[in-house]
Amino acid sequence: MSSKLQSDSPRPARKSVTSVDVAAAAGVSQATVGRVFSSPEKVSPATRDKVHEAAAQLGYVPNVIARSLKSQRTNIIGAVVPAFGEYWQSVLTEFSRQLATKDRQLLLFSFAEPGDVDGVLASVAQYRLDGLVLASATIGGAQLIQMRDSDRPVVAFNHPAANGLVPSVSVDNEAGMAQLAEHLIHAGTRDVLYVGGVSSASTDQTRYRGASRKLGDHGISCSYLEAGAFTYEAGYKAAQQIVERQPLPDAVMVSSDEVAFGVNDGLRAAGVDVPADLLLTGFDGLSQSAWAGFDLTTLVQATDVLVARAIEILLAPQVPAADEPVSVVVPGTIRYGKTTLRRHG
Amino acid sequence: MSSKLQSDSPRPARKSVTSVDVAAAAGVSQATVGRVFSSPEKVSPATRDKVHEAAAQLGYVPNVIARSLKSQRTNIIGAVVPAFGEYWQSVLTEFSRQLATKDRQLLLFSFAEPGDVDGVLASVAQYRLDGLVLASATIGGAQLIQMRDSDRPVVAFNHPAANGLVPSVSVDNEAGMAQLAEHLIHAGTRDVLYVGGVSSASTDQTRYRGASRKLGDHGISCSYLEAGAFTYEAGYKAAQQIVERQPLPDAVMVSSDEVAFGVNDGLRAAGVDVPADLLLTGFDGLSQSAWAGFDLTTLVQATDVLVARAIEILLAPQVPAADEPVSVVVPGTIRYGKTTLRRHG
DNA sequence: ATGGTCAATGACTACGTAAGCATTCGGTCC
DNA sequence: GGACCGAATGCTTACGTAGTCATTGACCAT
Repeated sequence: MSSKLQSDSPRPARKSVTSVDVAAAAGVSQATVGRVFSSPEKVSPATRDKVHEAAAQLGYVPNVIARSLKSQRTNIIGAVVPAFGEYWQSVLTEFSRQLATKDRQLLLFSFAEPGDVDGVLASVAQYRLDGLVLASATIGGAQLIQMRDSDRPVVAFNHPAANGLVPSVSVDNEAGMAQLAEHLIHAGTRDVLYVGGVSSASTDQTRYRGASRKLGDHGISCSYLEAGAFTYEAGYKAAQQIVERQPLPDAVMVSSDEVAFGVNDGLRAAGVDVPADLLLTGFDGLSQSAWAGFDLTTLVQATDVLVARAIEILLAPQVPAADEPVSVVVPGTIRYGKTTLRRHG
Repeated sequence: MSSKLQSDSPRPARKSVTSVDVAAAAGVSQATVGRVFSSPEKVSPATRDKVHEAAAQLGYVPNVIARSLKSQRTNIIGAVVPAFGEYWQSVLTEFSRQLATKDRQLLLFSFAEPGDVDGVLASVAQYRLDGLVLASATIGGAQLIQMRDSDRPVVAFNHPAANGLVPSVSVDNEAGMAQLAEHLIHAGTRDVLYVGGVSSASTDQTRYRGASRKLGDHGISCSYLEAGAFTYEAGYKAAQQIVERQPLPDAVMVSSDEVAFGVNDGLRAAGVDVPADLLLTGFDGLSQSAWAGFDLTTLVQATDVLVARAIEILLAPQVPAADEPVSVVVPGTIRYGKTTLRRHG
């Protein structure tokens, strides 16, 4: 109805404006345009303004891809993270937040099955990332070594088995669980059941060791029950196995908050009252553990600190291959909730 | 002690192996090496093997950066997402999972404050992404238009205000909340209070409209209370305002599950029993809503479907600027929990 | 005046790949 | 047997930027 020619009206010649175009428009060289955007102090104010004006006019945006190719840095950090789990989601969010303040972006590589890790790592290698976070207790030693040898900064996040192989950052899993055990001991516990997520995960093993050692020092036994996954549902089912045990343990220590939520609800559904019938502890300090419905006693990881340390390692001016990789261990702190509140004595 | 020369021992000449190196080693041209990795069917099997062998020998990995520069495609999808919120975390996870199956990666741009969005979008523009997901109800119209004009596929995720401006995918917020309202009406509710998160968010407005219209059709009023944020804590505090109201409403409809969790616990803490004293509904269908502790009646978004549709739009062969941008609306389904289980009635 | 110094800028090239075009060669068809 | 064809491969260039080096010119001290 309205127009018969639609050649030059709405399409602003989308041909990706380059620094060369801006240079031409501003009457300077491409090199100068480049300098304006990467090291402005080397350009005279007058020229700088000219270039900025021309750039704005043309809608120029520096091309990060080309920059990366030339400079060999991408400003992108990769993260290999399990696709599921409240804990990993919170860690991821924290990484993203902190990296954003440092003008870095986060490229996400998630995997659903431990078996997928190999494929993911292969795909990771193609990106020339400035650094890589390996956040999963199920990444194997061989894979870790392969990554370490990739000459790119790598950090293992909360993966105890990585200590000594790769720079790593983790909460003090063993001491943390020992702290919780001590708390239970003071509460008069004589009989503890430990509910693990996946027994092959190195975090699971380390945490169990922390509990069983401390308890053992006080002559308290601590048997192990595997939930099968680090999920609410697995915890819920584990609770059903727990109630079948006679007598009930005094206390149940769970290897992660998410599983503990399930155990909590499962016990309640089976008519077991927490904390009257037995005490319950978690681990991680998820924000949900503080919710009134749970109010779980748990070991709070200082996720912000852990993440900050991990980022430090990644962005550090690359130590010249110290013989022993850095291994940062951050202590956790107990949050006391009502699930270990012994009312009578 | 041991060595006086450390020139050529542990350092395997990390100089980033290129397709040229592989070509030399395999006795073919660089072009052939490139073909082996991008369109193998154009290379004879014999040559292919030779190249693969040489590549393995040298540890060659194609450089995605360079590939992107040349081909103008990055295989990376960007996602602009709020840094906080259970719902967004779950959406993010789903995107990452589905993109991984299509050999795409997810580059995360999170922002803590709505005011940060501008900065984030500027940074987004530098990356030549294959597509962009705008997942936040707080992104303004001007910003949306700016993104649409960037000639890159864009999709607004669950952002009702984006309809007509940008291709968008969302759950049927209005109808969904209306469904829940209808459920409450059948349960005999006569007096409803609606608890919103942030009244300026377009999802919040649309959902409230769904509730108030449907209720209004039945002559039921529905006042609005703003929690102030889409968080558990905000919901918990809102609950305290609710209990001050006399008389208590029959039912409380909350604009999101996470807020509803807070309302639920806040009410309980104040001695109000759900569902005996009042009914409670949420929205989103977070996995936690099904947890036994909450068992919340809510509208479950088919996140997997929503995400799949969004990805379809992004990866589609780019429609030639249809006059009206696509706008996919996916219906939700109610999950009936105990929070609307009227016992005496 | 003259040499020297320094700030500002320009010319040029490399980063590693993919795509277009050119070339080779074994085989086929009439 | 010669023209033709298609598969396989090589040559060349472009993608957009940043760093190296060279050039210019202004300014100052001798």
